[in-house]
Amino acid sequence: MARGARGGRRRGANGLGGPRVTNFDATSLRDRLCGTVGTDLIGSRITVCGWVARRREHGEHLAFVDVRDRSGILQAVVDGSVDVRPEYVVRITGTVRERPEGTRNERLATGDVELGECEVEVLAGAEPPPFPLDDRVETDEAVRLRYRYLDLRRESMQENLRLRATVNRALRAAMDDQGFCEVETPLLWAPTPEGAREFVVPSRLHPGEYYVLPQSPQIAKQLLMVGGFDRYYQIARCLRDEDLRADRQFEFTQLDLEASFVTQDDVMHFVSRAVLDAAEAATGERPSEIVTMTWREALDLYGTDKPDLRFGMVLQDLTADFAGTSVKAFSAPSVKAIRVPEGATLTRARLDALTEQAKGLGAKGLAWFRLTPEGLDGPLARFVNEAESRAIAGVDGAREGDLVLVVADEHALACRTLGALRLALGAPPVSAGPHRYLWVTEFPMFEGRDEDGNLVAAHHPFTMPHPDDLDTLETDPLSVRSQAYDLVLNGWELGSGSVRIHRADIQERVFRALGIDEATAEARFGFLLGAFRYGAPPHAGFAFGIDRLTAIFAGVENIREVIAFPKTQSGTDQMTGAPKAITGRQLRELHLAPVPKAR
RNA sequence: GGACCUGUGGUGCAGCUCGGAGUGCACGCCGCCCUGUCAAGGCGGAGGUCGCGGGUUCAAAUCCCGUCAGGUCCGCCA
Repeated sequence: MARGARGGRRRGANGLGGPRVTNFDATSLRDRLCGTVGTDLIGSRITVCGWVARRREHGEHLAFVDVRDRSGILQAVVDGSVDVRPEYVVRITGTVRERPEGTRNERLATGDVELGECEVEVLAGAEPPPFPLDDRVETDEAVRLRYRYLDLRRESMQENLRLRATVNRALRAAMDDQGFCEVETPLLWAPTPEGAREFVVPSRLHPGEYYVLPQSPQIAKQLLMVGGFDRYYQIARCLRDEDLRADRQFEFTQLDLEASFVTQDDVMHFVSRAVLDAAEAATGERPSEIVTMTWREALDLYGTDKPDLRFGMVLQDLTADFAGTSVKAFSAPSVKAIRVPEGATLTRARLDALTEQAKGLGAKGLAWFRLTPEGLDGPLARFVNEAESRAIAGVDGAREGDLVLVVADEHALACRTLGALRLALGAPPVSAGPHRYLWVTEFPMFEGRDEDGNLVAAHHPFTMPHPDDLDTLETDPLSVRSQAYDLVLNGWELGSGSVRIHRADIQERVFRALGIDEATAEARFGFLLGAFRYGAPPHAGFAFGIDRLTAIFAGVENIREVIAFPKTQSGTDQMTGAPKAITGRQLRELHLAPVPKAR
């Protein structure tokens, strides 16, 4: 702020007394950003700073130097030779002038002008970069990460990280607007013996004892509600020591929020506002209101709890059509099918691979039918009767040349299998198509039982059951819905939230259902339950991943593209070499002794 | 823990199926030439333990085994 104001008032940095330049990018060393120099400045003597993007020399009398800074590229014309190489850091003072007729460059934002009569000052030399810094060739990611500081100079990385900043700014503004208070919660927290693997921090002052880095500020934000903060948010770093993926890093950033005296609808409203504001800021277009679907509907229609709504291939239910089937492969509690448009051309090898994929997911098999002019074609085609045949041929308005895939199995398994095949066959790239937001509500309270027969919480043990299902918590727990909800964008789970339990009686019943006795509950969540005894307001919250949201806005398949210094899939940092051994002295101070690696 | 893909001068690729001299292409780099280029152009040049180790073979970038690194996915992510 001070810098901009100062820059706005001073004379040109070159001291030559050119016309006063007013902009917020001026500093003591420069007057303008390269990419902002236009015809309005013709005649001005100005100074720019940046990196040499390219040099084109024409003998000893003329050289062109393209200077690049974060805003773009400006061509400087040097009369005479100049000893600069690509990526040298330079400060060039020159006179803005119109380019001669026929030498304008339409591909350059500053292509109508150039800097003439240049004085070139080399601020720093540079070795040739180990890989090209333009976006024309895709360099191996390991190399890019080893020299991330160079990779960040590339236009696409500049855009991605600035996009991310835009998203953050919009989210903060939306939360502030909605009366939320930003509170920072600790990075050093207490171990909790459940859930995602935590990163552990040994205590120097307390031998044999440890902090952990939070996998989310979940408990802390609920305590803030007890603390009367009413509406809290934080752009929070979360850490999980779980295996990495294209959409998962050890550390990731969430917009984390919690509010008191609210319902699920209130929270969904807060989050929608923030996400849609961010979308508008990032894409320039405000998406329409976010649609809602129950978990049950999502499973039935898309075979997943995070449907990608950009394309069809919706699951059809053929259970009734096969109720009395004589085909053994189709006598199952549920028969589901999808249509693959133009799928009849898929090779046998591809179909076999899909069958393998289906079996890998636990399905007993996969039946496929080509729709040919002669009727159904496929291994099971001659076993189905006429009515069944009509049902298959009628899936989703199937036409000649299409393929219909059928899975008969337990309901959830049949749905999930076809859901996975639907994605394998139809999912567009991240960069394609519209942004289709979706709320998925009414998640089940429990996702099954563990080996001891205890129920497993689908979300976390403080999630409030659906009020209509409270009566069956003990008698039919697996059918109990919860007040948990997810936000989905183009098949990516952006985040999830829930109404929390604030009443001791309901919490006790849920703990009992989960097989958590009083002593265990006290040991694990004692301080939270203790806090709740002093007057816990009804509260609910949400958290969603900013890395994922930004990646989709940027149209990249991988969140590493929107993170300044990410880890590789094996969790290493190619630049710093982390993780690394520490010295014996450090180990001793932390009361640690390495254990020989088991082989 | 598992499956699959990739690894060839600084970078991007081809060569690998069917073994025969480190062969090729593009970019970059170095030198020289060039007064309007902009992915400048012309001429010349340097640069390689074909990720690493072992095996098969008269002979391995190429086939086999192991291993390391990177990626995608499954498990995992209450």
